[in-house]
Amino acid sequence: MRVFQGSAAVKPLELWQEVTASPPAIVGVDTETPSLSDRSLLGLGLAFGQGRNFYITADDDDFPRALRVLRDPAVTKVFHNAPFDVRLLRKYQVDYSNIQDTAIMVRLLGEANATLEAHSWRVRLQTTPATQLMAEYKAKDMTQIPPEAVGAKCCRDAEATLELYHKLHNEVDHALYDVDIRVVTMLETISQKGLALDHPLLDEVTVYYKQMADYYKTLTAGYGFSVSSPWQVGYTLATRGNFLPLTKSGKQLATDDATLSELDDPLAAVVLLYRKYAKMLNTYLVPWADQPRAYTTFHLDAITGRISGTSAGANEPDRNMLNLPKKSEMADVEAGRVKPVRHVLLPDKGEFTKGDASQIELRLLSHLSGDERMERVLRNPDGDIHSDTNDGMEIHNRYIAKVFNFAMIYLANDKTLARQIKTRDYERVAEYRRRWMSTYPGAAAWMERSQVDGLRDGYAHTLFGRKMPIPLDMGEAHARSCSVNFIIQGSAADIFKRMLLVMTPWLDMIRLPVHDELLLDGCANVPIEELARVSPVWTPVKVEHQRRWE
DNA sequence: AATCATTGCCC
DNA sequence: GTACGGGCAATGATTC
Repeated sequence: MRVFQGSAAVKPLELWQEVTASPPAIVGVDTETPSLSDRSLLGLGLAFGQGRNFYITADDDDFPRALRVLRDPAVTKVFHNAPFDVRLLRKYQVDYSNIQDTAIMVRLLGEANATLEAHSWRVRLQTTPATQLMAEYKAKDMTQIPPEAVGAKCCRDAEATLELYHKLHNEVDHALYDVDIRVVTMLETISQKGLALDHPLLDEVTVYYKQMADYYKTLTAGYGFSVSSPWQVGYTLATRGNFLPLTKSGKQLATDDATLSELDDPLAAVVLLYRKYAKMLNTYLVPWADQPRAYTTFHLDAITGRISGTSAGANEPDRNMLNLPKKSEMADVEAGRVKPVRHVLLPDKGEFTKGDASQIELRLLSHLSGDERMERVLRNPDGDIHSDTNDGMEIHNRYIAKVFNFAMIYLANDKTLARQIKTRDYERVAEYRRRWMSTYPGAAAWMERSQVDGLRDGYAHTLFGRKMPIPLDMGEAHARSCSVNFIIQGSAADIFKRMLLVMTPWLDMIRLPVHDELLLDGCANVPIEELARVSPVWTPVKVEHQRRWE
């Protein structure tokens, strides 16, 4: 079926024949899917100008003809949130080298809400969110809405996207926008590659985790509660005489790791062990069991400009691999009874090359603040920042110094610091904080200025000028943290994405970008000099070759 | 069936 | 008495 939502002056059939015969230079694109979880393609909306648009369902005989427009690298395809559409169009093998993304443009203007509906006013068009359409038709998903209505919405969205592109094209900072759009294209290529799975090892690890999870679950069976329910865990443990504090919201009893570890009750320990195994089992091991490779879909919509990883809907196997467990603190791994989960990822070429922008966030804090002591230590290739902090604070505990260094980037409060350094002596925490600030007075002053600026302006800016809205509606303390952290995290993301672009010649080898770390398949000769030049801050990249991802 | 709440993994 | 930043996802409980 084809739907047309144009002006009286444009004849749908003529438009269709015109654009499929000779594709235009630029097209606004929108896709429709049954739901966010079922991301199969219902139909495609294309817009070529005001009132010039059509929608075609994926089951139409002429659909392949419409696809030609998307497959043509000479046609600029404008999406609103390209990573989403490009991912679901993957199986139709569309071109994604020549794309634009109006959602990225809008975010670069400093907008927290980058939905199309929130910005279509800019081009004097009214778009309706899918949720609203579904409510109007009392539909539980898009398949229950008449295709004519879906098509009309899709046409409007595609047209709004195209018009938004024309409107914002000259408003955005292209130094920032061009990086993001090129990164989006790279990320789709990286996502398509995925990583090989070592199935014999995966099976081995899975069997072990299953055994352990089952074992700990049976240990709880006699107590009449479900281990995987925090509510029931809290109730059961409290009934057995344990004191449990309330959760943050105050609606339940807290049963998190920190809380349960404090208890003497053996049942609490069993609950924690069960959770450890069950989580990995359900999130990665079981879903990977019948997959040849492991994939991650990437997004570029984080407020600070960082890359994030996600699944790709219920009908695709993709998992977020950016949070794959790293610490092999589990006793079984330590004792050699089982391999860490990361080890089931196999390099195609026998080894991985890993590049790590070491201590990029502290380097940024030092550079942005101009703190002399911190800069001096970090510029020294043999310098050890945490030891220096330890010396400056005179605490004789490098671990505590390290905790403080990272806590400062996040603007942690005394309570959090106290918990992390395992003390209840708040006066000591406050004293340490004073010592940190007098060790690095430049950094302390910059952090204070950043908070004042953030609270006053409602925005923070990265080193490269990316504008990030500060959430002012979640309390002053949160806004203050964001005012400091966004600058550091966002600047690190700016640098990392530019490094990723430098790595374009190695694109075929890139497997996973993980915030400040890049995993490559095979032995790569990483251009560390060129990578370093990307950043105005000295940001050395440490390169390692590994048989498995460590 | 959707949304909230909790928990836990990453940088 | 005390909000630590950014992400994503699985689970169960609650609400519609």
